[in-house]
Parts: sequence; structure tokens; C-alpha cells
Amino acid sequence: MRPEEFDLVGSVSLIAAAAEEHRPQLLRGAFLQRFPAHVELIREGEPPDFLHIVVEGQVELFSRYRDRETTVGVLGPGSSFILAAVVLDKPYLKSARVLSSARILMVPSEAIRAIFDIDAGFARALTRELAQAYRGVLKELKNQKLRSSLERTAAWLVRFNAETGGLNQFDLPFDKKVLAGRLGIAPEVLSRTFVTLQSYRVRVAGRRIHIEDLASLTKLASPDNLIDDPLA
Amino acid sequence: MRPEEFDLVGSVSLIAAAAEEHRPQLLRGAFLQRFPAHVELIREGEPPDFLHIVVEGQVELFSRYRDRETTVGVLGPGSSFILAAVVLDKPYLKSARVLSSARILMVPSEAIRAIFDIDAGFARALTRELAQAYRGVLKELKNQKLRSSLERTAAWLVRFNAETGGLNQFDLPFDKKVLAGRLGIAPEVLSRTFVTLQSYRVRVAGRRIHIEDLASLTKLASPDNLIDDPLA
DNA sequence: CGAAGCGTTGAGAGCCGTCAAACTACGTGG
DNA sequence: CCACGTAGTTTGACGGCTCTCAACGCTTCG
Repeated sequence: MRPEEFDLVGSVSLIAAAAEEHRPQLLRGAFLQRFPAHVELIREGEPPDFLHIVVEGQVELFSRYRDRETTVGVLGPGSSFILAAVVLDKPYLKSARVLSSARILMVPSEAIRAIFDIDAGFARALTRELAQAYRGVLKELKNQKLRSSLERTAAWLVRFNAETGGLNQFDLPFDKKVLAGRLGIAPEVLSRTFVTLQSYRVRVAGRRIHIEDLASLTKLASPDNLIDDPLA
Repeated sequence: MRPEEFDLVGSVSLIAAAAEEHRPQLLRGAFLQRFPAHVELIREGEPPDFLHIVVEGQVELFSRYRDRETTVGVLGPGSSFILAAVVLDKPYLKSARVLSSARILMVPSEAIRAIFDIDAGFARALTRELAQAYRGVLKELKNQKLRSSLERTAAWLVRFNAETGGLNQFDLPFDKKVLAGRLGIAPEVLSRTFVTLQSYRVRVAGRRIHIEDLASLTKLASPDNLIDDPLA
């Protein structure tokens, strides 16, 4: 890694949690690499060579079974992935592909485990990160099992709207196809869901979304902090 | 806690991971308590007062939304729950009820967090526990999104059979209603699924299950280590 | 201009949930 | 020991949600 890259990377919370004197060891064998869209970064079943951290761009996490595939998450800058696999030194449970051209920091998993063993502060940061990740998947499981696709879509719109300033209009951050994956439905179903949402005064034009009646959309979504709030 | 209870509790892996000198502090405010069936141990949304560890019996983890409810796990002896909430000091994401009369070790969450902060070995054990738990929920999410109810049921039977010695016959460890919850389907659907499984030579008599053609059941289930193997 | 990919729309089917009724198993009290 | 009530289980009927397949329009990019 080049010197100016250290600054960028030092701001990543996980790395910052390691004691000053351990950081060089963490970054010695690390790569900060640029990948074009569609590249498959990791594949489920492989042994964990690197902890991956998204510095720029978007990454989709997914999993295959028979001839099916499902999205288990979409990550943006600042998010790490496959941390659990690295800590336990067990095979990846999911694959990852680049959605939009991305820069990924890859830290050798031995380095992570080595610092984990000698740096208590780092270990505690990992614990918190994992606890957050655990709650994230659990919320997703609840989202899937307790809500219909219409409710999930509505809840997603309400939350994304809030995250982008509550202006009641925004652009989708990725293709509708990817959003459908995130919501756990087929693209055709999402398309029809948007039609249904017209009765709740949601207007869709390409990637542009207008929420003209937030109250009624919110009522439909029944937002629940224990499912929707990423900080809860 | 009475002295003889310390032995029992010392064998719980999480507690055993704490340094000898910290164990008394962990257990000082702890309770080892017996609960009858149906008692609700915790309720989602509440602040985490205690880390719970199942010493004996079975506990069902579930979650509510609107007028719906879904099971997110069933635990037996040795399992802890709501660790993530305790570590982060955030509200429970799930509720828990006793299925069959159980003994639960309840450790005050402040004690957990206090030892977590000063005992690096304990912190690392927590990390591993959380990493395992993370992978567990993720597998469950994949199980739900990638498989049909028939496949989930078949996979569950194949795995439980393996776990109980591969004798191709066993008793269900809980009511079919609870199994249906675990599999994420309505009880009526499970009942019909068992009828369908007759063509794969699965015989069901009350709680008793006979697998008369493991190969064909296995073929149906397409077991996948990255979904089914609890150790993977 | 043509190819490729995304998005929409229609048609059809299958999976799964709900409601209702009947049947069974089990435990309690008489 | 039996009667009864409760809870679990099964079965039927039905409907709705979601998937798949297919066709078509649109945009993008080579």
C-alpha cells in the first residue's frame, strides 16, 4: 500500500480500533484494490484468506443453492464482510460480487487473528462489530419471515427516505433488479409491487421515487425499530 | 447460588472462558432458576438485564410483528441467548419462552460487560461465540430463502437423524407444532409435508419417525454444509 | 445499426397460509 | 377408573402471494 492510502484506511473503524503499534502489522500484507463491476470477490465454501472492507462502491453478498441464488445483503463504504469466517477460520458462507466499481481493502486473515489474540481493544471492537452484524442478520430474518413483499418494500422505502434526509423523494441507490434481490423477491414482483404502491401515492419514474403521502406508506409498512432500525 | 451449583455452571463454556479470579464476580449476582413450561423469559424490546444460558430443558426464541409470530430458534442445554444484546447494551430483538420445564442460568449483563472489558480471554470467547451465532442465523436465512418447506423439512430430518446416531429412526424432540415453527411453516403445512414424505418412505407415527430410504430423502433434501452443518 | 440487459406486463401454476371441523392424546378431577 | 376439557394434530376447502415463462418496449453501448 502507498502512504496516502494509510490515511484513508486508518479511518476505517475496525482498523482504528487496533493499538497504534499493531496497525503496521495489520496493514503489512494488505491490499487496497480497485475492482470493476460484476467481479466475484469471494465465493462461498472457500477458506477465508482476507477480511474485506468496502472503501468505495457497492458490493452484493449472495448465496447459491441448487440452481437458485439469493441476496443476503448489499454493502457500501465502511462495511466489512466475512468477519465471522475470518475469526473462526472457517469457510465463507456467502459469495460477494462488485455492483458498481469498487475499492476494497483486503487484510490477510492471519493478521486479523494474530492481532485479535494479542490486542484486547481490537478483540473488543471485533466483538462489537460481530454483535452488530448478528443483529443485522436477525433483523433480516424477521423481515423475511414476518412481512409480505409489499410490507418489506414499503418499509424499505420509508427507511431509505429517512436515511436520505426525509425529503420524500430520492433516487434508488442501485438497479431495481438488485433492490428486488435485497427485498427477497423476483424482479417481476417488485415491478408489480410498485404498481400497487401507486394507491399509496408512491410515484416511480425510472430510478426516481416520489413519496407523496408518507403517512399512508408508513401505515402500510408498520415500521418496527426491532426490524428496521439499523442502530437498534 | 448454592455451592453445588457452581460445578454445574463452571462447565458452561462461556463462564469457563473467564479467568479463574473473575468467575466469582460473574456469578455473584447470578441466578440458576427453574421455570415451568410456557413461561416467557424475556420479551423483545426490553433492555438486557441478564445473559441467559440454558442448563436444562428447551427454550424457544420467537419474535412478534403485528398479529404474527415467528420462531427464530429452539435451544437446548449449553446454549446461551441474547448475547449480542448484552454486549451492546441494546434491547432484545427476540422473545423467549420455556418449552419444557427448564433450568436457566441468568448472569447480570453488567457483570458480563465488566469482565468483557478487563478479561481479554473472556472477550475472545465472546467473540467466537458471537461469530458462531452469526453464522447460525445466516444459515437459517439461507435455509428460509433458498429452500421450499419440503426441502427444509427433509433437510431437518436428515440432519437430526445424523445427530442422533444415524439409526434412521428417532423421536421428535418437541411437538410438531414447534417443529413447524422451527421450519418456518404453519402446523397444517407440516402435517401435509409429512404426507408427501411418505413417497420418500418416511413413516410418521406420533412423534416416532422412521426413515426407510435415507438415500432418497437425502436426495430430496440436497444437504449443503454451508446451510445444514452446525459446525461449518 | 444491432446486441444486450433492464424493466414491464400478461398468463399460468404452485406453494403456502387461513379458516373450520373432526379426531386424537393427554392430564385432571370426580 | 372413567368423564371431561384442553391442547395438539389432521384433513378439507379456499384464496392469495409469489414464482416462472414468455413477449415486448426501452435504453445503453459497441
